[in-house]
Amino acid sequence: MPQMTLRDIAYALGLSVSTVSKALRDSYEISKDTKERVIAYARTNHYLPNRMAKSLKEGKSGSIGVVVCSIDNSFVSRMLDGIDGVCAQAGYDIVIMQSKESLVQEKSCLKQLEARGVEGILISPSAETIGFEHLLALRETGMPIVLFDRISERFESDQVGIDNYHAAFQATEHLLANRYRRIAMLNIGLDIPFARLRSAGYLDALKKKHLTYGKQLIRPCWPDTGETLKDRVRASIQSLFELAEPPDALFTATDQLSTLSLSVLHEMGHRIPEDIALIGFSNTELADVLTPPLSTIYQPALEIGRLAAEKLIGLISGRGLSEEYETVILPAQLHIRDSSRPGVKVQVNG
Amino acid sequence: MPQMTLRDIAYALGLSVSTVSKALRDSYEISKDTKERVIAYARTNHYLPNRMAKSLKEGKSGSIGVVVCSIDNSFVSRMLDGIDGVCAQAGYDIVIMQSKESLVQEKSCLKQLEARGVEGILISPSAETIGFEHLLALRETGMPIVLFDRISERFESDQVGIDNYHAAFQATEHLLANRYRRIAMLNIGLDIPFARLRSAGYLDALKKKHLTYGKQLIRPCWPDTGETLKDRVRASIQSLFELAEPPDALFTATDQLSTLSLSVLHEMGHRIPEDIALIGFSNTELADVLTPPLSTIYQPALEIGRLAAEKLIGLISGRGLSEEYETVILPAQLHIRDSSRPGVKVQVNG
DNA sequence: CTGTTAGCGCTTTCAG
DNA sequence: CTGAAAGCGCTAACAG
Repeated sequence: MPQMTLRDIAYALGLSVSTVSKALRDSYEISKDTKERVIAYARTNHYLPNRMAKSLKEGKSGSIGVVVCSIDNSFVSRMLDGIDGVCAQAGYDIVIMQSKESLVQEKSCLKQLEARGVEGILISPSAETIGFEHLLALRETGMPIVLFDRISERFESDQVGIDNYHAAFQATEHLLANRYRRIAMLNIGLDIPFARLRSAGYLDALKKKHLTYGKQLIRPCWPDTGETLKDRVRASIQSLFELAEPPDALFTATDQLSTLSLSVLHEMGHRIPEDIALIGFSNTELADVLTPPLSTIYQPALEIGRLAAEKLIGLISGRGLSEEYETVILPAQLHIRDSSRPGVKVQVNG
Repeated sequence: MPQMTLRDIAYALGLSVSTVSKALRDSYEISKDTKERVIAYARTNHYLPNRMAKSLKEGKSGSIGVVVCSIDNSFVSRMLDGIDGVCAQAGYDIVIMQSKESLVQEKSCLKQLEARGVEGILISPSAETIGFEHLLALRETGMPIVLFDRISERFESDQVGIDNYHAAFQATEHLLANRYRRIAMLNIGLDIPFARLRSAGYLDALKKKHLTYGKQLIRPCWPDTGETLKDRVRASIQSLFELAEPPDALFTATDQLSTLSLSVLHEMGHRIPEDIALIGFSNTELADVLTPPLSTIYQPALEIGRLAAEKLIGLISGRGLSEEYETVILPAQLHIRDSSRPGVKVQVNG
């Protein structure tokens, strides 16, 4: 039997379809006796309700759409784990789609998810996503949306993420405290809301120390077509070392940039932190066993995923209809390790 | 407008629902003129066909179920990326579920996916999955299934994975060639088909060199309740070092065991490879920048995902009805780095 | 307590 | 070429 239906049960038991339906849903209007018969039959014959039919009927699919830049990313997959945990618990399953950092792709994902009838959407916008009109439009249709990870002040919405500005500020201050003075930054596209905040935190920390090179040492790393991100990172670092005054420290703004920079610096034969110190956003559990142990800004990925999913499920179930959008800011943690330990160049006074 | 339907279009254009439906599907029985009107209207009003309805009607959901042990695993997420690429291309979306290495959980995932109406299933079985009756039963109902990554000779099915026996044999031989003689192995549960093969490869390599300690140096790492995998790894390594003749090399049978072992050995203050050499299955791109650079057996994760997805889509579309199940074995690559470089203990002849 | 009926949005005969 | 009608499997309002 390919797929048993209510009709099959009804026929076998000499009942009507609706009676069977109600019995299975434990309706008060069905006799205990009938319920038992129906349930017993359903069990022994491994009846499985057809969710497509149920979905169509009820107008809800029992699934949630998740859009991320890429699934093949340790930070992202950790957040997905958090999301999945909460959703599975609540009986939703998740449909994951990848934007691959493309806005066009992101829109296409959203369209598909909408068509598929997901009841809500969790999204970490692509790097190309500057405006949020498409999300606004989607929300207009009644689709609950929660932004996670890559949050933005420019989009009024429920959001869960970290304080990017503050985290970057702290990391830069840490480098400064360890006597580094020419701190370069590798960032992804500068227009991206969260990347912007990370730059701003970095710049403000420099300003506070009266360092005046401003944006000169920031390198946006956005691969051209036919180029890998690693190529871009290599070129950026190369260009920094070719400066008249090369940097003595490097601050990397994303998980991928951090580990790629480490690889590239190794390739190029630079010693860390002697030649250049390094600190970056990163969630790898391997930070401790890297060469050298990598100082990182750790983001609570699992927690971000969990909270975002909980918020969304709240919205779907109609709670949190408070009209008020809520932005949850989780703290990021500075994990200081060897790659940013105090430089040996002693500051000569006078 | 929450969701526009064919009826809305029909009403707006003074046509019937079926005409609109046919027009949109470019049926030959509809005039060019009508088609154009309908299509134009649909476009400008952003009509999206309701996939739940379509699914119900056609009995197919346009989605594929994927069951993995955990999504938060760099090796797994890479395979998922491969799967997603192929599926997205073919117009399927994927519903990912996690077994968390539990058979009960795995069965539950399968049930849910079946109920959801996925058209096929890609599964990397849990560590507890010794028998395959549940998969057999599911396939009996007509569900196409492809096993990937954790393949098994005990289950006649389409499968995509690597030659576990040979990879383990090679890795062990490599250690032997570098003069290591007491090689320990960390594995996960010993009953798991692929883990078994890895043990077998290891044992046969030892046997070939007439090393007689056999299984004594194998440690299955399976966390007890309330214990993390890392705790288990720590305890296992501890026990190895407490032996009268402790090992001079360690071979780890999975991605996680490899990186955890590295961490634990660091924690315990052992030098690698001076105190103990290390080689393991691992797909981390960070292998080169670890301390020391880690020798690994690299599995073509993306490719495994891709091929498995292609195979499944082939099955779904009715191709490959050859009755013959096909097992695709991809080569794993030995990436030799410092963690297994030749030991200093010179073998004295005579 | 149980059954009949209508309909979710779409596709697909089968008549016009 | 177009439309009416049936039905996918399920739920729910409404009769009996």
